[in-house]
Amino acid sequence: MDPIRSEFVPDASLTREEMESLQREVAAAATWADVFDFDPGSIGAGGDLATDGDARQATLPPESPLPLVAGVDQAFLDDRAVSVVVVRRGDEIVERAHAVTDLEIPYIPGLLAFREGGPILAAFAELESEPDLVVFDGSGRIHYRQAGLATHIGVTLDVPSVGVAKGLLCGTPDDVVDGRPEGWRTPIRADDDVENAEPGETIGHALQSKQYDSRPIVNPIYVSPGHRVAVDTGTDLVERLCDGYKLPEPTRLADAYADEVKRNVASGG
DNA sequence: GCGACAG
DNA sequence: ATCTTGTCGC
Repeated sequence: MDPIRSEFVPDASLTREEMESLQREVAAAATWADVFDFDPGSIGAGGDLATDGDARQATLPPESPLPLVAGVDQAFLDDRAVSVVVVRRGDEIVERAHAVTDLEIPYIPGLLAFREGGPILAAFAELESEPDLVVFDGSGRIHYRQAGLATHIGVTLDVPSVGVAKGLLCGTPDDVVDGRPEGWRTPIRADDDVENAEPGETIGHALQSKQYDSRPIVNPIYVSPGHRVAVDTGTDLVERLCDGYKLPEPTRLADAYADEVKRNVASGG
């Protein structure tokens, strides 16, 4: 799978100003509404179709295959990035791709896509299948210019995408997020730190994807649209992909595969 | 000057 | 992100 929109490919040799300017163009090109073919109800739950009615199933195309959902993650080894993409159909892993790339710039909050975007696109270049949805490890719209990693790569590949971050980069939660029960969510709203959004606009959610009964010890995850997915839909999809764990299954699989490749690179080549 | 800051 | 053993019990 190769980049569709080459003009948006994150270039680590740009100046900081050029990077920020490109991010504004990426945000302007992004679509934050549902533009995808698959049935959201066919995501997660082990690939089972949702059955909360009964006359509805007959209207679904019987031959409609489950969507391809990809997880993306990276591991690091000195000045190299190990980037991986793991693609599933239901519970079955149908393809894995990886790339080992030299890192060109350090991590800078707000410019993550310029450090990790190139390596991630290198992994996608090795991928044969075309995912229906890609889950990224990082923010999408929850970003100073609404162009986080999930949005930037999603727009560059023109693929539906969502961002899942373990921490909040910017924006303001509607409610206190600590100690919430599993399944709870609250909007993340644009504040003065988000330069190209209406103040108060919902740009993502804090989602308590996992919690224990007696004592609250798990932090929420921060979900935001990347591209071609609406805010509510993105969080719904991610929630369905969290199969009893804090992180969605695609990212957990990608994380494990990245570690595996990293071990091999560290010892073998 | 101080604090905040995805991975 | 990464360096790391055991330990606790959700």
